[in-house]
Parts: sequence; structure tokens; C-alpha cells
Amino acid sequence: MQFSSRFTIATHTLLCIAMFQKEYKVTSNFLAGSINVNPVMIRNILGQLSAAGLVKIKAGIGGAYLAKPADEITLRDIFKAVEKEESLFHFHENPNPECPVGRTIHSVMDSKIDTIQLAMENKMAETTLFQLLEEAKKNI
Amino acid sequence: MQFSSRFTIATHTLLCIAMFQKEYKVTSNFLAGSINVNPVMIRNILGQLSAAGLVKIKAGIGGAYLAKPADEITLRDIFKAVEKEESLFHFHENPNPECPVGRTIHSVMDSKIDTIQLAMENKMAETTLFQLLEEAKKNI
DNA sequence: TGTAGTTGTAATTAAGTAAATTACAACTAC
DNA sequence: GTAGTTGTAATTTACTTAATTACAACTACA
Repeated sequence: MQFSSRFTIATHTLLCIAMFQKEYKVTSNFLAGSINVNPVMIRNILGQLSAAGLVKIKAGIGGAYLAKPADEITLRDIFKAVEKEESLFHFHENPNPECPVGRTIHSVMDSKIDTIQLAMENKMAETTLFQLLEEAKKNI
Repeated sequence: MQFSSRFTIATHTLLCIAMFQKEYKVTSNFLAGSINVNPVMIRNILGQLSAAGLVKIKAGIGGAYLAKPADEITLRDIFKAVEKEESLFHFHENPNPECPVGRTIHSVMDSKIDTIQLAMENKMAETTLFQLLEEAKKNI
């Protein structure tokens, strides 16, 4: 079981915008070509990134631009923008309240799961779009 | 997008075994009753936990037992036993090699994703089954 | 030895999700 | 007004999760 590819697609999207927004008009079709997915998915993800305040989109004329400097956008911001699930793990819904363990499993596990997810998100926050941009430029 | 419930079911399973193995024969039907899922799923998960060396199962007569002390079993061990995906995120498969970003996105992102996953697993390793057991007993 | 209860596993099914695709109204520069 | 684009809805295909049924193989015990 894995996260959907929305996170990696969104990161690729932002990296393209950061890389090309000066030279080209970065449209959903342009992005779809680089990422090799459907333009509609790009438009949906751009909508989420826009709602999260990470990009600005020119309606009508087209083109996406960073809404803030690349060093103020972290992987955590991107993850939060596109993955709307409140919790990392799907908890089995109806443990048996007749069983002592079934009755207490949620109160025991919920805080652990929150802590684990927080650790993941904190690690995500350590990488900025600017860093990715620098590394990508180095590799070109 | 979330992980399947295999991880929480497996943890619930081990907690039941730790709690009841002295008093009762903990069968897949017993566990299925406490967790409120199908016994076949329990048997499959018990098989994975057994392959990972976390439990021992009495074939024929039935019943599952911890294969090592509860304080030597961490949430990370449980996660690794039941979630076989190599990577946390589903990376979009075919970025366009014609695009400079598409060409380098994997080399830039893969190590970041590994680091993020490692942070999650390290946090998981901080919680043992013994701790969960103590907390559960406290709540009963 | 036979029986009852259990595990291990395969096959089938239903429900849910991911992603591609088609379609089209609304928008904006020119 | 036109061309190119965004935003969004609806449909479809493929895949995954989980429940269910079925049954062979195993083991303690009468």
C-alpha cells in the first residue's frame, strides 16, 4: 500500500514551474508533457497547490507561477496541499467493545500514529523546493 | 490515500496475544472476534508475523504465541512484517526524458523519499509492544 | 483410529480508489 | 470575435482491499 502519486506529481509540477516560469508559459499541457500524466490531473493538482497558496494561476491566458519564493516551500507544504487524508493509517473501524483490547486499542494507538505521522512531516519540512531546484540544475 | 489496515490489525493482534496467551488459546477466530474482521485476514496476517519471527503458531491444535518478549517487538517490526511495499510513495512512472526536470526528477527525489520513510520507521521503532500492553492494562 | 477444531491457502466477489479520457462552460489576451 | 487556456463534471478502466466460501492438511484427544 502506498500513497498515490499526487505528491510526487505535485513536486515535479512545482519544480518545473520554478525552473521554467521565467522563460516559458507553464501550462497544464506543458506540465502534463514533462510529467507524462493527463492534463486534467495536473489542473486538479494545480488547483490544490493554488488553494494552499503555493502557486498562482493565470485563468484564461494560462500559466502557473510560484506564489512564494522557492526556499519558503517545503515538501511538507506540498504533501499537505495534495494529500487530504487526516491520518496515515486506515484504522480498522469496529473493534469489539466486549474485548478489553478491542475496547482500548484506539486510545492506545491513536497518539502513537499521530506521533509517527508528525515525524514524517517534520522530516518533509527539512527539504525546500529551492534545494531540489539547485540539485536539479546541478544534474542538468 | 492511506495505508491499508493491515498494520493496525497486526498490532491489535499482537496486543491480544500478549494479553491473553497465558489464559486462553488465541485462535484466528478469537482474534477475528476482538478485531471484528474476517478470520482469513487474521490467518494471513499471522502468517506474515510468523514469517517475520514475531509469533509462533500451533498448527492443527491452534493458538498463537509471541516468539520473543514484548519489549523486543516494536511498531517498526510489525510494520515491516505486514507492509511489503518497498517505497512509501507511488512515484509517477514515466517522466519525460526530453524535459530537463523530467530527466532528473528521480535522482533528485528518490533519496529525499528514502530519508522521509526512514524517519517514519525510526519513530515507529521507539514504541514497543510492551509499552502498548502496559498502557492497555492501565486503561482496563 | 476417528473426530473435532484449527491452520494455510486458493478462488470468487463486492466495494472503493486511481488515473485516463472526453466534454464543455468560463475566462482572458489579442 | 478568436484562440488557447483553466476549472470541473461525468464516464471508464484497472487495480486494491476486504469479506466470503471452500477445502486440504494438521494435531490433540477420546
